[in-house]
Amino acid sequence: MTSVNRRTQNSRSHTPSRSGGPRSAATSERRSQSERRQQTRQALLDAALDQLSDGISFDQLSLRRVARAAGVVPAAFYRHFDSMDELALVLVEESVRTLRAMLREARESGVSADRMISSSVEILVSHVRAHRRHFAFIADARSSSNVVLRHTIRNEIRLFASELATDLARFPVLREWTTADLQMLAGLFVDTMIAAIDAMLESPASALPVEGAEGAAQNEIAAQTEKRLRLIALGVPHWRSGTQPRA
Amino acid sequence: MTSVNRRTQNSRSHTPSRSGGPRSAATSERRSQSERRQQTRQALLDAALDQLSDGISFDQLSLRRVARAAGVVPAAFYRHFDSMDELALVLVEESVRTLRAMLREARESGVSADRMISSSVEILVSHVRAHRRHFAFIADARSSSNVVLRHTIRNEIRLFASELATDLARFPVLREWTTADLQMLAGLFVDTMIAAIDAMLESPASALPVEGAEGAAQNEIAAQTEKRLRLIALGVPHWRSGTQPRA
DNA sequence: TCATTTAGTGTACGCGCGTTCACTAGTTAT
DNA sequence: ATAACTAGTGAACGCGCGTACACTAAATGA
Repeated sequence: MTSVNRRTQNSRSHTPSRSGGPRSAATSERRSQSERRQQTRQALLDAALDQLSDGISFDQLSLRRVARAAGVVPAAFYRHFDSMDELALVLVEESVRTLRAMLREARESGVSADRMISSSVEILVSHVRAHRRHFAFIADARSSSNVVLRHTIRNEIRLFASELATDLARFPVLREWTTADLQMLAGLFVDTMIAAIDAMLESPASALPVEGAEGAAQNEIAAQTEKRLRLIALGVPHWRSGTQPRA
Repeated sequence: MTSVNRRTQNSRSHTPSRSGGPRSAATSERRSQSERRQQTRQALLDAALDQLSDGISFDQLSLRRVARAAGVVPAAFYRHFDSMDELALVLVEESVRTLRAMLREARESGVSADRMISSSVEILVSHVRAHRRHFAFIADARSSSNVVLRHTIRNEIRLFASELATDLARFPVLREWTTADLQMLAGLFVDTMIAAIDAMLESPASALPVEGAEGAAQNEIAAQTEKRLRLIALGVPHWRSGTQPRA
């Protein structure tokens, strides 16, 4: 738990170095400059993500807080990012990668029809547990007051829904659906899953994937979500697209 | 557009009084003390709501900003509220009242079955248009970093869903549904509508209910939402509750 | 070996914030 | 008429913030 910067050995023993200080990357002894640079950069990103999944919203997250948590002086931040906004964009990339990995896994777990829903929910839950910080960031960024960040993340979610729509198009029942209706269905699925993520993130986190009380709450959410998706799926075979809703 | 406080006539002509100043309550000439008190209080609440529906989140909304917009000095705020948090709770009450009024209207527009969905969406859209500030506040408060505010509003939404569930119980198709399943259905409806509200609020507002371009965007959202709800409703007759999803 | 580059330091600045306090002028009550 | 009350004022405070800048010491490269 020492600081990212070690200063010879322990010279000038004040401010943020020793004793229960901020968590950061490993304390190596002799590293190349670029290694140490990357190390600090990662410590900043990690510090931001940690705070984010600790209930601090991105809006509250100041440059100074991040620097402090990374064990670094505020000015040092600028060696790595122009601003918090730029750091946010890096976090977007990271988090979106996690999101895509989840979609890929769901796609490749190639089970069919009804079993697909429960397996998708399982994958969702396990990913949220394994990458809580990324999902917390995404959920938070969606309603951030930072315009660029908010729109970027919403666009990514829209893209995600689009990809899901083309996946759905492969199902026999959905073969003859219009593109617009497929987008509608995918959007409904995605929004339902986002609601599930929000609900899961509300329980005050758990550092380790325990089986305790909060795990039970998450299982409840998973069950509820599965029901919702299953109900939606039940309507699918009876859908008729036309502008006239009733035949 | 003068200030809420008039000071005799125009004595000491500096700070925030004249000339394009902040919008606030009417500028009466001679009012009783309690009238003037209420006037300022309302000006503070209005100022907060205006900022909120102008894209400023509650987290960004400072006591000083509200006071400034209400045409009042920061310290005067304390004559009416202990803190921004207390003001927020008043706004919750106001906004929840709007929400309940919407539910009541939907309930009393007593149409049946399929027509009900489109009429509900119409009511939703018209209410969001008519009370944009309240819905903007609710949407924002849902993800506020203020713990009390966030939980209060989420609880109100849960209550709203519960009321909807008991309303739904009256429909013949839903007569034999378990309470849990009704809650699930109501939750799905409510979350879908919340998604719709979020989407509607994203277009940068319109002071007057115009028929222009942004109205078109809102109609698109309404259409999409109606489709979603209709699809869900299609699944309802085929729902089977049991733990075993497949018969 | 020695000059250069560079990651991180420490100090300082101006700003908006919440909060406090003594005050003033217009009601209200006696 | 006068005393008590009260809504709003204006100045002051300490704090955390983003940013700037001169600095240092270690790594790099000629």
